This record gives sequence, structure tokens and C-alpha cells, in this order.
Amino acid sequence: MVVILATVVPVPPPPAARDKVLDAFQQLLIEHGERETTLDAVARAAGVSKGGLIYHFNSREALIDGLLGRLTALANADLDQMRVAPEGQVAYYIRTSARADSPLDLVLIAATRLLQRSHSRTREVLAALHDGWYRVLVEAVGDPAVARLVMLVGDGLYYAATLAGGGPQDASDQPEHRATDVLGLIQELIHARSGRPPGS
Amino acid sequence: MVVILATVVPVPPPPAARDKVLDAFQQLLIEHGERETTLDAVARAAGVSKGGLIYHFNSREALIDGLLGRLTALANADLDQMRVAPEGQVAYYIRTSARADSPLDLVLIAATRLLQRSHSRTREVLAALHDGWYRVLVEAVGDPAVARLVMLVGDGLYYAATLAGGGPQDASDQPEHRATDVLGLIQELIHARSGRPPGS
DNA sequence: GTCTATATTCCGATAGAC
DNA sequence: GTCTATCGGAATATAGAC
Repeated sequence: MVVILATVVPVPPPPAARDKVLDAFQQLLIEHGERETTLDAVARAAGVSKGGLIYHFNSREALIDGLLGRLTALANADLDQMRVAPEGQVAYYIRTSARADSPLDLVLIAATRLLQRSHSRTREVLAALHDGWYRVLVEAVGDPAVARLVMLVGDGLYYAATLAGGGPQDASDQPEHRATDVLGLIQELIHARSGRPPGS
Repeated sequence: MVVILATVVPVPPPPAARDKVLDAFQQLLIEHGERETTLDAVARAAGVSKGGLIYHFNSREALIDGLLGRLTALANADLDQMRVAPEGQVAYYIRTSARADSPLDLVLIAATRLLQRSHSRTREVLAALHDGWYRVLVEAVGDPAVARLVMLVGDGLYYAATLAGGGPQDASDQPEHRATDVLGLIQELIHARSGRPPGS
């Protein structure tokens, strides 16, 4: 009798250094912006030499490609989760928009830092992301106008949580409270409109 | 009899070159991001030499200070207009949030490009701006929760109009339509809640 | 007030040792 | 696979002529 104790998969784990470099790139973009995120700084933060970094990512553009690849993978996983969220798609979207600490949030914020120099690939990836969320929301709430409102609120929460964030926060200003308050208003609006034809 | 034909004010007009440089700085930040907005590029776009630029702004930081000064002045003027807006403060705020082409919008977008490297002065100026809008909105709608929702929608419109913008736009996706649709929903919500105590 | 020329630092990328 | 050393170019800022 043969017992397989551990499944030895033929796929080798991705080199740890590559992920470390990507993590450092991501964190520096978030905390210091694109201008200060030089290859030297990334290598230093990742604990490797510049030559070691260049071995994994041949150029600065390759580093950006690596980040966008990570973003796409995490975003697709998030869309799958959103579609089957027990609390409903709208609640899932609003709640996750008010936070900025999941792996997806972090890479998304980092990618937004790159959006600024009319970087077309970054723009396309983020547009596709937005489109994915929008489709799910339209299906969930029925009315495209309400779906747009929900997306706008989500964008606003995201903006507040990332770009403008960092100000003093009291207990009533935590992500959970912000999301709960605004979610209540949105559901109130959906309820008030229920039975009415979309677009009226 | 003495007739004053033209009032010769003792305050000389600000040097045109200074404003030209600030305009170029602003435009480059918006269109190419902070990384590509070098002093060389700004001088070239403004049609002056680097030495001429440095005469007006001693350093890169001084250039940023100049932009933040312009932002503060335009923002205060906007707040005054918002307070006396005939169509109401909420409509004024939502409508202006959906556009990104007023002098205030342009300098605001440019300043947002600088927000990314945890630039504390920029952060403070933008936080003060947000706070000013919020106070007016709370006074206008009564309920802090609704005021927050309105601000979130405004932030979302702003995000869509600036950061994510650039995608294909059909006729139904113009700023005016976006603002009108979402403004209708918000007023519907306010109406549905009218008479109820705030925070319920 | 605006210019040219230059000093200095730093960035991205290459070459080649280990 | 990771390192050190280094090149070419670009960025900020200074010096000084006009």
C-alpha cells in the first residue's frame, strides 16, 4: 500500500527575493510616492543589491509590470469573492472600499501612484478593475444609476482612506463606522426606490 | 474739478513670468505626473530659462509653495461662492465636483499629484479644503451622515474625473449628466428622510 | 530680471567577479 | 543568483555675465 504523505508538486515556489522586491516597491510607492521610489531605494528596502534587483526585473518598467500582474491576480480573486458575498455585493463593495489594508488594497494604492504619468498600461488595468466591479453592482441592484452612485461612494471612501488619509481619527471615524453609516443610507435609498422602474 | 480716469493702484501687477511658470508647473503635474515634472521641463514649458525660473522660485520646494498658495486663494473664493449658491450648496458641490476644468480644479488636481510623497504641507492644505466643504454641507443638509455621503460622492466624482479619467466617453457620460443623475438620487434620499431626526 | 555655463549629486542600466 | 564597480545621462542648484 502506497500512502502519499505530502504532495510534492512539480511547480517550484516563486523565488522569495522576487516577492521581497515587489513588496518593497509597493510599500515605497505608497509611503513616499513615485518620485522617491528609485531602484536604489527599492533594493535597499528589499535587502538586496541593485544588481540583485536587476536580475529579477530587468528594468524599471519590468518592475511596474510585475506590480500590475500582482494587481490583476488579486483583483480577480476579489471579484470572485464579491460575487458570492453572503452579505450582498453592495455591502461587500462598500465595506471593502472603506478599508485600505488588504493585500489587494495595498497593491491597488501602489498602482494608483503610477497612474499619474499617463501610464497607459496602468490606466487600462485599473479601468478593467472598475468595470468588473460596476458589472457586478448593476446586476446586484438592477438600476444602473444606483450602481453608479454606489461606485462613486466607493471611490470616495477609497479616496478618503488613501489619498487624503492620515488626519486625526476619533472612534467614530473608523473605517467600519464610515462604511456602516453610508451603507445604511444607500440601502435606505434602494428601499425607497424599490418597485419603481429603473431610471425614473 | 478733478476726474480720476483710471485708478492707479500702488500695488504693481505680479510679474507675468511668475504666473507663467506656475501655470507650466501645474499643467506638467497634471499631464505627466511629478516624476517627469522637472525644473528643466517646467522652464521649457513656461518659455523661460532655468536661471529665470530659479530667480522667481529659489528651489523646487518654493515652486510647490507657490502652487499651494494659489490653491488656498482659489479654494477660499470657491467656498464663498458655494455659501451663496442660488441652486443650493449640495447641488453646487456635486455639480462642481463632476467637472475638472475650472482654475480651482486644475490647481487642485496638480496639488493632488504632490500628495503622494507624504508631503505634509500639501496634506494640510487639502485637509483644510475638505473640512471647509464639509462644514458648509452639514449646515446645508442638517444631517452629518448625509453630508458625509454627499462628500463621498463628490470625492468619487472627482476621482473619476481626474485620476481614472481618459477613457472613452459617450454622450451620456458627460460631466453634466453624471452630476444630474447622482444629484437626483441624493435629493430623493434627502426627501425620503425629511422630517426624520438626523442620525436615525 | 533673464540668460549661459558649470558644479554636484543621483538615477537607471551594464559588465563582470564570485 | 547575488554581488561590486562603473558608465552615461539627467536633475537640482550655483555663479556670474548681460
